[in-house]
Amino acid sequence: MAFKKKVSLKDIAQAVGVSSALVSMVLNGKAKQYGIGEEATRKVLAKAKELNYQPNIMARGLRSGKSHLLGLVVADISNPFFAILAREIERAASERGYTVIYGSSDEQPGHLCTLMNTLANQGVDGIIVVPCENSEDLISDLYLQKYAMVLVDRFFPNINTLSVSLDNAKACRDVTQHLLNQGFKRITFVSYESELYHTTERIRGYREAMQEAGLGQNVNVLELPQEKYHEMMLQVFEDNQINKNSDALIFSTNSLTIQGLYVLNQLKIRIPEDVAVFGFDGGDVFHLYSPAISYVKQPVEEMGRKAVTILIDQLESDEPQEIKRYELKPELVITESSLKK
Amino acid sequence: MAFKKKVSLKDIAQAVGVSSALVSMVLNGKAKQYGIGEEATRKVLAKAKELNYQPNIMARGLRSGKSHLLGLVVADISNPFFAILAREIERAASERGYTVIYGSSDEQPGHLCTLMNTLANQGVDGIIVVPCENSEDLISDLYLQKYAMVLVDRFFPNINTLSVSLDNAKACRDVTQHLLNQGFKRITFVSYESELYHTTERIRGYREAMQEAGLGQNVNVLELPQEKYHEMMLQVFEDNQINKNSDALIFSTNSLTIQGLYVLNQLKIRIPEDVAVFGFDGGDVFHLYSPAISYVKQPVEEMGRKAVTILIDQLESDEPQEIKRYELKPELVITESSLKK
DNA sequence: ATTTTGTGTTAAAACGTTTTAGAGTTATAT
DNA sequence: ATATAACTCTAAAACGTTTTAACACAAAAT
Repeated sequence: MAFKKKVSLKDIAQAVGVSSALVSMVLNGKAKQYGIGEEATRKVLAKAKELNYQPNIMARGLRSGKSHLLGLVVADISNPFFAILAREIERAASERGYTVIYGSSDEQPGHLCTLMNTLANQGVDGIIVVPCENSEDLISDLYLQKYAMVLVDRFFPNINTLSVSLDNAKACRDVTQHLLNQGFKRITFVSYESELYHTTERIRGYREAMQEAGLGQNVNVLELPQEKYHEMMLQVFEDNQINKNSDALIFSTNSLTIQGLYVLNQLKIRIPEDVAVFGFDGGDVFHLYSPAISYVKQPVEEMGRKAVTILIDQLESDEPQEIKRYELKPELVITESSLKK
Repeated sequence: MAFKKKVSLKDIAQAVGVSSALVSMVLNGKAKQYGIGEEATRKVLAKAKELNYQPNIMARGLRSGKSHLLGLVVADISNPFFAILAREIERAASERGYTVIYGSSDEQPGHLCTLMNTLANQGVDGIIVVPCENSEDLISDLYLQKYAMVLVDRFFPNINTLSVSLDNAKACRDVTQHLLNQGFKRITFVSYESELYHTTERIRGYREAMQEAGLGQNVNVLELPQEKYHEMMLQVFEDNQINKNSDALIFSTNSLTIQGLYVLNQLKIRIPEDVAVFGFDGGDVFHLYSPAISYVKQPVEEMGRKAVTILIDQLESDEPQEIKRYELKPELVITESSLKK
């Protein structure tokens, strides 16, 4: 019990009275190229439409060695940022005649590896990956094995792959400058403990802006461990509540921002009176929270489309393409949470 | 430029000195069944592992007529409910050796149709669909064409398909009873203008509970048009603010709840003092809002897994399976927003 | 008159797998 | 001895597509 699927090239060929080779050529738009007669071309086209011919993807794939399938591995599809990214990638791919199959690594290199293998087994032509912590070697290996691959959202500076990401340093420099302009001086940067380049870049942007403002001695970066970050945050903020060593917080990811709000909420720390807040990636929570939370808005759609475009260009060109990194510009959405009262 | 992919059955066959037919049998675990010798079996297995053999999915698919691909069409992947559903479906499918390809219909039957065709072209073995408004005929057609199909989250009572959904009437009956127990009497049910069964069921549950409580005259159902629901809600709530004709609101979907919160927020209507609120599907917004918003929690994971299980069982069984509808039980998460002060 | 050129078409092979029918041995039963 | 069964294995076909080499025929050039 499955899809009924019948009409083949042969059926059309028989109906029209030509060979299936001819039908194939016509249906692939190569009638001119192969010098097929007008008459035959017309009849084949008509019959194909009449019978609602749909090429058998398996046969075509087997013959051509191409599947027109793209793999996508995101960190976590239940995170709205990745969900929207996935949707955009799916759309862009579909416009180019490709289908996307995907999975979430849940930030675990083991899962990433399994997934990549699954995708490779499914015969994807290329792959779009949001790499996770400790996956540098894995990515590097796959890259050397000539996987057609684009890294998105994150990349490794030491592996020369195609990539599309945010200009993370600029984003955090802008945020920091905005807070400084508002008059906040003791700005704390809340981040994960991570060696991923986009994380360190975000920290760098913050740090540089602080130093440029002559507030190098106020630089305070919280690098929370991935597992226990909620408790850690609780502890640190509790401490802060007493000692007042921060007047503003920058959260470096969407999930950190949300977790941070839970904690601030729980501790009854007022925003922005007790501490100003700047988050990442937005979402309904940011708008509905009182006060509304300022955030860095990433050009998600553009990011997805760009990744698809450069991957497919790579796949379809004969000469190897130039390897390029694309860095997209962030936008700040500024609301009450980051304005001095 | 694509994946390198080499080792075939023939390679193993040559290396070991047997036919590729034998290799195929062994690697499919049919050595016993075909009476292959111990020696040969052992050697083939070893060589396959050594060469890291991966079957060519296209060839297998072509030969068998099965792709081990499942299609999934959700209403909107950027809605966390569907994102989590999708992830769970992907996981469950993967455990059974299937891969999922998906897309969002954006609640538009046109998109749904296009997507279903795309998926069919990709040769999916079966399909999991969250049907949208006005898609009953389309689904019915496809069903008659023997598409192997499971409806999830929603279904049409007149089409006898496999389906997995919430017991929607019970969910809303429970919610209404909870609010009644709290002492709320003028409960308004906020819903979309929709003919989808899950919507009417939700309304029915509310209505029945009201009637059982002898409050039939208080029944008030808002059926907002899909496009302009934000403005409509604003208008209605503004009116309510003046005339005080509701002391509690039940929002029948996640997005309605969130939009409702935007509106209540904007109008400075206090929850639960001015009006109690009960929502659907949860999410961070619900927990972080002040006050935290009560909601109906759906067993999303179970829903996804069940859909996959019954679809694959259907696909892999020779006799046609019994067509069954599964209705899962809701759980209420009760917080301040629905408690009488 | 024969070769060349051009035009429109097809037969056949190939992609990698699975399965069917049966081949070649050896062992057992008549 | 001979037929029969039992045990291992293989050749070949099939799935539907794309592409290459070549064929048949006509028109043009030698």
